[in-house]
Amino acid sequence: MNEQESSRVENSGERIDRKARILDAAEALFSERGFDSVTLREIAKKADVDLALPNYYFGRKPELFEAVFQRRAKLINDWRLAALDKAIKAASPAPPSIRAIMESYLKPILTGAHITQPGWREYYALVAYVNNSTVWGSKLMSNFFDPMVARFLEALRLSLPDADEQDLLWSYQCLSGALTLAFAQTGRIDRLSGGVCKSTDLSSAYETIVEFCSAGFTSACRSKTHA
Amino acid sequence: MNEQESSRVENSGERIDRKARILDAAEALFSERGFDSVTLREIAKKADVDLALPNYYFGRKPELFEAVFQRRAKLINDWRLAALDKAIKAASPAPPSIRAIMESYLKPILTGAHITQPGWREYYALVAYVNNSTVWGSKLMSNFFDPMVARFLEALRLSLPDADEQDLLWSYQCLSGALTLAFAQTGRIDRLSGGVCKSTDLSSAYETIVEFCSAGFTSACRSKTHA
DNA sequence: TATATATTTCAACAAACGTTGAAAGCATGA
DNA sequence: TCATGCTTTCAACGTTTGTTGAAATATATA
Repeated sequence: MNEQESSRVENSGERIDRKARILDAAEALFSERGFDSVTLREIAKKADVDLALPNYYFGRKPELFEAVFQRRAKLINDWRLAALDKAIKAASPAPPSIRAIMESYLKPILTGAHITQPGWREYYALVAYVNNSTVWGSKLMSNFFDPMVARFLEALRLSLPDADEQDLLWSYQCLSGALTLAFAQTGRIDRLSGGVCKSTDLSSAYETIVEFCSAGFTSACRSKTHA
Repeated sequence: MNEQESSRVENSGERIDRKARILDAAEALFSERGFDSVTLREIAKKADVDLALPNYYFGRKPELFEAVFQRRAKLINDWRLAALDKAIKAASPAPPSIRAIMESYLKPILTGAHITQPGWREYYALVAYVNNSTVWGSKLMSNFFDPMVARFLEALRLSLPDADEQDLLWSYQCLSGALTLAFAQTGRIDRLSGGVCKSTDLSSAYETIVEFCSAGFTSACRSKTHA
């Protein structure tokens, strides 16, 4: 009786979590090894569910990958856009400084309390994988992040009215690349630094990245009237 | 007779090239879709050789991948280190400017005449894949590129004597990330820019990246005696 | 031309893959 | 209690994968 009851409670508790457990397991595995080398059998085993269950909830394997990617994307966009709006209002009617825009882009995702919670670090590595991938990048990054990025580019144009459009976009590519490699957390910087830097400690890198990219944008998008 | 002779010549010509053709085909496919989703049958078909031949020349699939990665790595290191030595000698006895170091790191690989030749663009995308991958990154990047990077870090320390070591290494991570995402050539910047930028035209991005990273390093590694 | 070595082809192996139909289990509401 | 619909399990499907001995061919050596 006790067994039955506790088992019933456990089961109903488990059942509710099963969808999330599948996403968690898939997130951890996809972020470590990419899409192709991860098998549904691994995911099911790590999530402690039957092999057929991921398919029941999410359809085919690419759709599961997309569901994992989508789960946390909206949060990132919301955080960043809220920070950007705040910076714009704080500086109004003048446009915000480049540094303020960079902080809006980087601070919410690198220094938030959430990144110590399980899952987020893995998700960031997954974003790095997707952003560098031709196969996934075009579809997922464009769908889920580009509208937010477009708003940041608009803000940058107002703060850098003389900037050449190519300079602006390649500068954004530098910013995105710097952040992406930090997201990947491959451990290479740990080795290169002899242990001084920890690639998983993203918040400790925040100040340097902000400084680097603020100066980079400012300098690369300076007016070019020196002909 | 003519047929026999020409066929003999063709064959011996082909045979010599077969190893290189396998590497070329593998390079193109690995750089597009990564390691796991590419099959040996695709590689063999693209190289127009028998399925068993890649194995005969290169052993197992991971060893083939490593052979592809290794083929052009030494050239990159040589170009960069030669440019660095030249910059050091030109500035001697003073240390070279940050900008000169950045140019040594970026110019040989982004503006060289080689990058219009077939293969190099694909190879760069492969480097991007490896550098962002935890699985491959630790082994291949460390073995083939880290010694060269260590020499650049040494030069940077001499030119930025007051720089904090963490700032220096995270700044390098920014540089490496910016370059890596450019290498990936995912086409995302083409879409974000509405066609103004072409992600495959790396040499047109060179000036912006140099400017961005020079200013980034200079600012992020400035002395911090403002307490 | 004969012999030895290197290259290429062929055919097939066992293992692992994603996917799915059908059966079984379970909760909910009549 | 029974019937309904959602969830989970089970077992197996047909493909595709990397890999490899053994045979066949080509090249080099003498």
